[in-house]
Amino acid sequence: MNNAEIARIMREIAILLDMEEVQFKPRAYEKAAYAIEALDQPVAEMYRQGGMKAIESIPGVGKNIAEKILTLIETGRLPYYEDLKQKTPVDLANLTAIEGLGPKMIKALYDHLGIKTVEELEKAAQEGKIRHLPHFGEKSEQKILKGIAFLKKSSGRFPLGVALPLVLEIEGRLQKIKGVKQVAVAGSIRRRKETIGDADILVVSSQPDLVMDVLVKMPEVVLIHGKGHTKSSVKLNNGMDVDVRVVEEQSFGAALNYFTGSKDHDIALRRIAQEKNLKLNEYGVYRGEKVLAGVTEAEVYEALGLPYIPPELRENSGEIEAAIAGKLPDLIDYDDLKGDLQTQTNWTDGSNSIEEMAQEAKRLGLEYIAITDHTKSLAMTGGSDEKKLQQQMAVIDELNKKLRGITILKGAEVNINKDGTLDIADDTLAKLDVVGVAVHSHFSLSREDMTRRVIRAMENPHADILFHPTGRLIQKREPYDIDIDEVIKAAKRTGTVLEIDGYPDRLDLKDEHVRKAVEAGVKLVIDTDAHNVNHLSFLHYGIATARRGWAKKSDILNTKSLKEFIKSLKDAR
DNA sequence: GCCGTTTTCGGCCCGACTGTTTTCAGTCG
Repeated sequence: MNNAEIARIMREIAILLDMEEVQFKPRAYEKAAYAIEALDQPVAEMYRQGGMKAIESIPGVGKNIAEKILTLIETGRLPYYEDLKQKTPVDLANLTAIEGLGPKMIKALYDHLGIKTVEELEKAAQEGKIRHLPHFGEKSEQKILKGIAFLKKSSGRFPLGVALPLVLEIEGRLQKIKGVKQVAVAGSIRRRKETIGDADILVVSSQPDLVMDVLVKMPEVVLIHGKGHTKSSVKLNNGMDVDVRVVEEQSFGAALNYFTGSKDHDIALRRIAQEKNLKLNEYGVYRGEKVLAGVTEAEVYEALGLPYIPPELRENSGEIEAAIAGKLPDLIDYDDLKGDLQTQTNWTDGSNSIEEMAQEAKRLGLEYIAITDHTKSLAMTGGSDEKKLQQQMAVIDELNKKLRGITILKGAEVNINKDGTLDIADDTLAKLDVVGVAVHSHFSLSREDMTRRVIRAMENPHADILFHPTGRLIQKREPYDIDIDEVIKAAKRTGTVLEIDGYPDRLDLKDEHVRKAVEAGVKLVIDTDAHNVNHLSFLHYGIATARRGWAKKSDILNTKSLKEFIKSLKDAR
């Protein structure tokens, strides 16, 4: 059993204990779940190497939880969990995904109405049965229906942050199979779309049947849609479909192009081929019977008289016209970043120390990292006040004297108050290297009020960067209502930098907004919003989003050296 | 159930918001 599954069960136990009004234990299980997720190696492996001691060394895991984890590793089951589950046998994963529904309400819905699933909940809400329960009313009924509608809209798609690591893992397994020469991930994952419908993987192999055998026997496979010599399709235990196609080497480039899409991009390419009296399909580019290209994507584009178009641009949203005109942007590369400007540490809600974050950033090849812990009005995180920020600055000064090859910048993720003022005094902000400002409360202001509020914050002379400008959480929370065009204008006017938050749940600004900002000449940074050392690799998702938004290296300030970066911030002196 | 430069027992992040209430319970971050 892997870490993600163990963490999921720990979380469910927390919810089930919450339902029983058990005190404190739920928080303990939650904490353990979080810690297990943050591990960089499987718990089973830790146990193999260091026994029970190793499991108990995980922060938040003591003797009791360690024993439960061991039971899960060894048997794949946990009687304690199953007993709890029996008391309230409901579809927790999906019910808790509904915004505003927590353990107590789910329990009440089950106790009074026997509701176990989202479908039963929707039916009861539509029939007006829920409003009569104690502590429920018409508004909560409406809120539940709205939450279900949102859930339905997003179901069947997977965030890139879930799909990409999983598919890369599968890609790695396929590469190791005997006879396999090439493997490539195609489809919307290759285009780095923020959500993914299903995964497409292409393989060149001298033994196609062996590839298919390995695929359908993977432990994650719960359903085999079909298995053939060149194409197989399976469903994984997380609900995601994976299609694998074995293609001929001479067609690999054409197939990669065809299956990478987007469909609209492919159609536009075939139209260009037609105009040139050529034929383009998944096997190659043809003039009559003669094959002109097919081995690589580059030669396919070349045969059509086009420069190579990066996958992230292939949405038929102007990239083909730009390619014809020789005006494709020279996109930022995946190794162009020199710094990360939004990271949290164990001074607030992060789990690693400043030094650990800095060391990991250095290991990843960065030259600088800003520490931007939350500020005081975000009470749940133990947000910093002016005094705590001063203390942190002193600690960072000391670390900078000690560390080589990485510079730590003093920063903060400063809360924007309801009226657009900031919750940290200006004289303290002036001492920080990097001030990020962000909305964390009052999400439901009107469009007008929210826009005015954020712009007012951007007008603060110390506010360098607007963090996650729209506040959305992919498939979890809609962005707050804000006029992004006005925000972009204000960014231009005030010299405030807009962030591309690369945390996979956020990707905020999103690709379309990045493109607007780039067109307006507004400068951007790409950050991870890391809350532990593992999150620092999320820069990849931010860069992908930047590329999808047509951003060049010159549009992104943290491609600059430290000195140049600091000079480009608006309060640089 | 976890944890200890206040404690091996007795604490456990806490304020805002919402919708239900008439003083509070549940959820969220």
